[in-house]
Amino acid sequence: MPMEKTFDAKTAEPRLYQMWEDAGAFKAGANASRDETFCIMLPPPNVTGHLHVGHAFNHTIMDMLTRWKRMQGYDTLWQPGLDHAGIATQLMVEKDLAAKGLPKRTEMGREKFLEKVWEWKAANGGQIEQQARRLGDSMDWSRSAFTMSGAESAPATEKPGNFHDAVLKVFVEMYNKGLIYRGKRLVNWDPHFETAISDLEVENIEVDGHMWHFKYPLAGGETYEYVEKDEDGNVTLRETRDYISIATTRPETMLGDGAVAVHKDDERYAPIIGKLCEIPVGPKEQRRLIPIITDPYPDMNFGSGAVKITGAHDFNDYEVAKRGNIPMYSLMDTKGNMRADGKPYIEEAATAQRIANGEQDFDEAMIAAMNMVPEEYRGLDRFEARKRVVADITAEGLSVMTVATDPRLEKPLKAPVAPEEGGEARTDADELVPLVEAKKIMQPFGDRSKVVIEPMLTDQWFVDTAKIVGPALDAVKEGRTKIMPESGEKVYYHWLENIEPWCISRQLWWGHQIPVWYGPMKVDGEWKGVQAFCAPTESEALLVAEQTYAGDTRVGTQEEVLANGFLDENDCVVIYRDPDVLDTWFSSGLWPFGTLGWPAEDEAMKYFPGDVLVTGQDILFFWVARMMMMSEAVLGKEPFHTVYLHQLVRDAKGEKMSKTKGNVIDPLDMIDAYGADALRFSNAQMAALGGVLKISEDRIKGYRNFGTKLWNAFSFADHYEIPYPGDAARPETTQTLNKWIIGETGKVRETVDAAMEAYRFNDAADALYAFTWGKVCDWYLEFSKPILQGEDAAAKAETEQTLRWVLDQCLILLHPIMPFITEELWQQADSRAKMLVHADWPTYTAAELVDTDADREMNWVIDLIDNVRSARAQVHVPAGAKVPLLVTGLDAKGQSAWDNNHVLIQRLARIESLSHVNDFPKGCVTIPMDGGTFGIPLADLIDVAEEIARLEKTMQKLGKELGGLRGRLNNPKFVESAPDEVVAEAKANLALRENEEAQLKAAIARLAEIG
RNA sequence: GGGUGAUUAGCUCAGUUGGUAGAGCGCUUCCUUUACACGGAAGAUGUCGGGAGUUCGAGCCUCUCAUCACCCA
Repeated sequence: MPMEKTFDAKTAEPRLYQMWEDAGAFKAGANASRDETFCIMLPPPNVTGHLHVGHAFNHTIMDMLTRWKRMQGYDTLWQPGLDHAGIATQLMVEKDLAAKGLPKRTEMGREKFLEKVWEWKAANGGQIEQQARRLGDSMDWSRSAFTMSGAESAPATEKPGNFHDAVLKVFVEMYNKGLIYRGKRLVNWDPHFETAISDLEVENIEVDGHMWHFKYPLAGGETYEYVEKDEDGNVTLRETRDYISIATTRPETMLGDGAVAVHKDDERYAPIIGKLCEIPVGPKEQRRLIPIITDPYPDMNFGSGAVKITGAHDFNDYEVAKRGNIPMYSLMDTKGNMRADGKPYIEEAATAQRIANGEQDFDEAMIAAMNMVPEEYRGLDRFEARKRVVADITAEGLSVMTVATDPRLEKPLKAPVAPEEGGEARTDADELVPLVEAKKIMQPFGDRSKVVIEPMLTDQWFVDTAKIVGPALDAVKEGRTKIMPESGEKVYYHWLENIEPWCISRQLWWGHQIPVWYGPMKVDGEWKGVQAFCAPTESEALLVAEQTYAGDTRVGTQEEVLANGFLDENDCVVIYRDPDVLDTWFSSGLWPFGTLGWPAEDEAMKYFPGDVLVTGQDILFFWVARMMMMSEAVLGKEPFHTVYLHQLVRDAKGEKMSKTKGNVIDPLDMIDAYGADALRFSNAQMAALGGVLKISEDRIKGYRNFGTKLWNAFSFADHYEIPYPGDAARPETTQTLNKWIIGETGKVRETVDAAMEAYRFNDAADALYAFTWGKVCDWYLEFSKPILQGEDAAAKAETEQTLRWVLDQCLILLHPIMPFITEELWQQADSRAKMLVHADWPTYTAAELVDTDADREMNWVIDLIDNVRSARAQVHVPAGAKVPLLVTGLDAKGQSAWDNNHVLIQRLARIESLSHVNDFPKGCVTIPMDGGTFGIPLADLIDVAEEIARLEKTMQKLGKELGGLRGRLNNPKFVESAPDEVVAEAKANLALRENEEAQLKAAIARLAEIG
């Protein structure tokens, strides 16, 4: 049956994938013929995720590596799985509930909600795993892992797994080693999701903001001499002030101010350091007085040089407040609204004043309970509160005023032009307005919620990263793990060397609930305070608690304890579990071994440590660094020896893809249009180390065409009815042509392997493209035609066998990049021992296969054909016309090359015959070659002027080269200092070029005679 | 402000111890010649961002300027 005209990717790809999967071709250890393992951990996509171009790219890299190693007989595992993605999934399910008109999360409660999440997962989760199959990914699906597998809430219908055990075990171990602690810290708070998030989940974006300038009056109407000086110490301003000027971008946080700080060297404020000033907002009678302190933080040249200190709502202020033991008043609730709880403002303000006056001691818990928001602002949204605070202060006349022409204003008036200069005086320009500077400010946003992040003082769990960062740094520094491209290592060092504690608790429900139970603590015989019991299970925690309390103990809910205390009516101690869950990245950090059955002693642990991690460089800190730290902390070993980082995949213009821009390329659309192989080839080809990844549909289309070219090469073999036995050994060859192509195959195999080993996938792809198209199709198939059609049965048989062997090598070498079309072509042969996916990767070398003489001869033949074709085209010999060829001074080598290959040359260059002559006749096109000068006699056909022009153009090019070569060789310093082989090469090159030059000169002279 | 990287043909990009620039796409001309028009043949196009330095020799190394991108404050 003749082959179809092209490869039908649409129908063949699903069929082939099914065949592989049914055969278990991707299972861990499939096709293994040696003990060495090769393991890649798929960066687990979110369970809510869909395949995008970034996945398509790095899956291609991982699949190429895995297929390549599997064909080499390694015991391979490409481990797939899904990440439970705490925030993203919880959000998705909440949206789903809203869309279906079901009760809200908070209304249905934790248990019921988690049930819904699992239901959602079963129905909609993990679609990406089906999409990955369309790419041809050779993962062991039977092992697909899930970061929440084995959770208490998981329904029985879920695939069994123990990832949950692994996560809790690690938490408990780290807790016991003192690597995890709980504390009240200022953290990034997402008011939308009402949870803490880590530094990495915050995006700082520059936005247009404002800077307000307010007057904080000095206590008791006190005044001081305020003096400003220029650089030379000349006084530029001197006035008596009864206030200190404060600049802020966040007026609503003034309510929580604990102090005003100035730099100790700031002479302007020296007279008032240690005095009290008044926060100019809130009920007039209860205005709070706060101290003016010194701290190194204020920048004398920024704003007024004086900074209000709101420890509970700003990271810099937090540090200042800690240094100065300044109370940090929290002003907002979990939604980012102004607090509405606590005592009336009058009482709170009085207490705060006593603290500020040093008349009352305070502790963390006491401060946390105080609500410093006056009644009029309570319950307001934080941005609304800001507006109201600004309006109130301004109305009271406590804004710093400036002229309306002040350039710092958002819309300053133009300075008036004096009447004598032709303008008119304007009174409005003299008017004073509040000083509100227009200012670009960096504002933190939640990377998922996109709302403004609020620094909040809350109790959270932290990993003491400083204690576990060492081995992760050493692993890279000592080369046990290599990060590619190398620039990634610098970035890695920089981050790890400046690492901050990692906030790992999240106020969410979907995730690994923190395995800590709280109970009361007895101090001096009295119940006072809280103590924690950390254990992997409730029963173990209870056991410890019972021993501790030596009495009746049970587990209750947090609500119960908050309402009734730790002791119930029967004097039974009640403990409750921390309601928070762990940061998703805490569990992802365990991916390299949690997927392999750990902590159980599973056989699959032989795949740890894995080999290569392929991921986007944007995730270096989020994930890579944490896997390094966690693997070292838990197993004392780095999780992989190579990290391959790639950039974000962009569109053809290099822009980020976004739905709003409408430039999103869906990899599945590309697969639909051009087939997975074309997309994969394009991905491989753009995988230059450290390169910018720009995906282009034209390029993908070009590689679809390449697939068709390969298809047609087989169609060619089919057409010539070349037997396709399959799995035939490399034939013994006598024909130069066959020796040559086998040598070329040896070269390309080495190039491909070297490129793959160096993670230079673009080089591998390019080499295969050039070999298959440029060598096999363009030359070898064309050269084989006369033999295949000829009478020499032995030569024909040998060529048939070689051709089949070479085409098979193309399939094998291309398979990791283009698995579908190659497997399809492979399967055409009747008898194959194995599928191509399990075929043996070749090990032959160029040294073994290259026949130097054959190589030289065929290159000479190709050169001659190229030159004849070029000459013909330039002097407009009709493409179909057969012309005679003349030659002078053909040496023995040239003669033998001609004799061996004249049939090929004549056919491809359209030559009728070859005649030896002593001199070329008039009107002859000259073709200089190594070993003889060829000519095409065209007599009257030739346009002499045109031919002279052609030769002179060639001479010009040659002249440039000759100039360079001669210049170098005439320079004694070059000959002295350059390596010998470089000099020798230049010399040989020069001789060759000079010979060519002589031939051209002669030809031009001959033509000149006619002219 | 700190860090990292980029700037090479019309476009998108390669170019690994410094030896005198390449690919794909696009473009021009010719060709439906029995594998392939998703094709074949021929061809054009580059002061390798600007400047300086090291060197016999620089796209590559050093300095500097410019522009852009990303990451972190």
